[in-house]
Amino acid sequence: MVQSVARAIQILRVLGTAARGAGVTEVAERIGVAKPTAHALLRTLEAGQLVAQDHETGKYRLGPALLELGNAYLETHELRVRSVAWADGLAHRANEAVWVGVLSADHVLVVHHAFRPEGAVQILEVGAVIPWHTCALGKAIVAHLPETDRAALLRGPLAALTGATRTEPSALVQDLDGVRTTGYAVEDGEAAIGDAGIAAPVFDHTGDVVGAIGVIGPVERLLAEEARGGLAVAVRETARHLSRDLGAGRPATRRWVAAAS
Amino acid sequence: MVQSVARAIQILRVLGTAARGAGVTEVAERIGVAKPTAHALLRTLEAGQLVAQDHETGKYRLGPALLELGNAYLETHELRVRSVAWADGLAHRANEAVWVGVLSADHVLVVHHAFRPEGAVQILEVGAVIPWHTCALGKAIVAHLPETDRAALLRGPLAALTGATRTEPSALVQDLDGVRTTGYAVEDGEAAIGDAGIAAPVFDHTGDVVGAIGVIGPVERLLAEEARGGLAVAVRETARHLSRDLGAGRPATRRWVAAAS
DNA sequence: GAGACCGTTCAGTATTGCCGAACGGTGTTT
DNA sequence: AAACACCGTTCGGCAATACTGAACGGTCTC
Repeated sequence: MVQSVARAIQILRVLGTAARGAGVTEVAERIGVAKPTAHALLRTLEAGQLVAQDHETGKYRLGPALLELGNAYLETHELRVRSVAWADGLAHRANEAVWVGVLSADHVLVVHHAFRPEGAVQILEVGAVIPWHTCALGKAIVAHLPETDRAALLRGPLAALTGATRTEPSALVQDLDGVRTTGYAVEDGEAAIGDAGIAAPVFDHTGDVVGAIGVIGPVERLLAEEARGGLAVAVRETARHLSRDLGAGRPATRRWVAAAS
Repeated sequence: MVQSVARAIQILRVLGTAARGAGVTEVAERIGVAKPTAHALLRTLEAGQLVAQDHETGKYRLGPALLELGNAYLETHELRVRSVAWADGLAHRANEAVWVGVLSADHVLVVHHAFRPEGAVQILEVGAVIPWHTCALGKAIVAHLPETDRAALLRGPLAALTGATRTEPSALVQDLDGVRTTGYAVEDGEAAIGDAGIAAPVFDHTGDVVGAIGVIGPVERLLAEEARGGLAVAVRETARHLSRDLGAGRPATRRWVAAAS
């Protein structure tokens, strides 16, 4: 592990959470290094356009190259590229907004967002992050993770975002069991009051779960008795088609293993 | 300058251009270091989720954290945040798609995209990059840069994307002079055949240009004799309003200057 | 089945990045 | 009005740290 690079990444994280930017002194304190060290790191990041210095206050903010790289990530992301067509189809079939997400550490990252066809003004949620245990996408993914990974996530901090957020590991274990038996995950106001979601996992040709796709919208529309069943079927079918598109079902190739010493 | 961090950034750039990912050996060759060096850097970046290793081929790709950071950049970007409302207004007034862009090195980065109201399927271009000399946004910005910066950009390589791309510095100087006299920049099929753009610069409260806003669409609609004048006025007015929103016109505060030894 | 290639590990060396102290400047307080 | 506190930046030296060459266990190709 390269120490200075790890510190540089910490700096990016700090600047990402500091809305109005941060100065050298503040950055140095937050990551626990001397001021000149933080300065040198910031200057290097600035040369690469990963951070930008406000030429008026002297403070540092995130830089434009991150947006470029984030876009490059999306364009080279197999799941995201393949999901675009399927997400649109699902959005029309369900008449709801559709999200495609992947797991990043302990939260879900939205990599594609198809708008609800009839919707009015909607804001694009690509790039948004949600704690895994508060959304249907996260539960769909985690339910199909290898057991050790799943256990680690269940052990981690489970913050409560609303009164309905399930923060008890035992409750979440039940949810995840349900996902594996029904083939889809449900969220009912656990991330934001009034919002619901229905999602199903997506697999690649090694059989591992790589993400999830699902619909999101108001509780009243998504979880109404007469709508819920149909939506679940539509979501599950789309996820299966998308998985096949990624090669799932083909004979699994042997997984690549690092050479051991 | 921290060497290892600079190399890590180079790695990100390499992975961003390698569509199918790249292996350790390839990365090491491209940035000119020994294989174990590249490996250590990649592992560190992987720990921070800036890169991800394909667990089947062993190759490395960009990671999800870049999308998160790119999103954080957008949300903390003053120009982008303020432009959202103005861009929508302009899109409706002009009935065309609207882009907001900033200059990043020698190309323009699209930080906001308001869809054309009547348009059908349109793909979101946020995060896209365009050589500055091939788009209206770029010309609008560069025309108002300090002379030394402008000269440096005119000296740089000016690639031809279409037969109409202006690659002669003298021709671009003329364009830039025109931008300063008319208050707006025009592009006519210089980035992609059939696409045109009209853009105007946006300033902050120090009087420096921070970006540009403009309309883009087919040549036939944008540059028709009867439409062009009205669009130019609408774009210029929107840019001025947006600039005032950012504080332009207020008494310029003294610019922040680094302490010299 | 032999060869080439790839990702990874290990240990040593000297390069390189880290830190304490100091500087010039700005904004604030007394 | 003047002194203070704070900030971003620079400098020089020490030693921690990151880089390199060689080697290892795999997989894929011929």
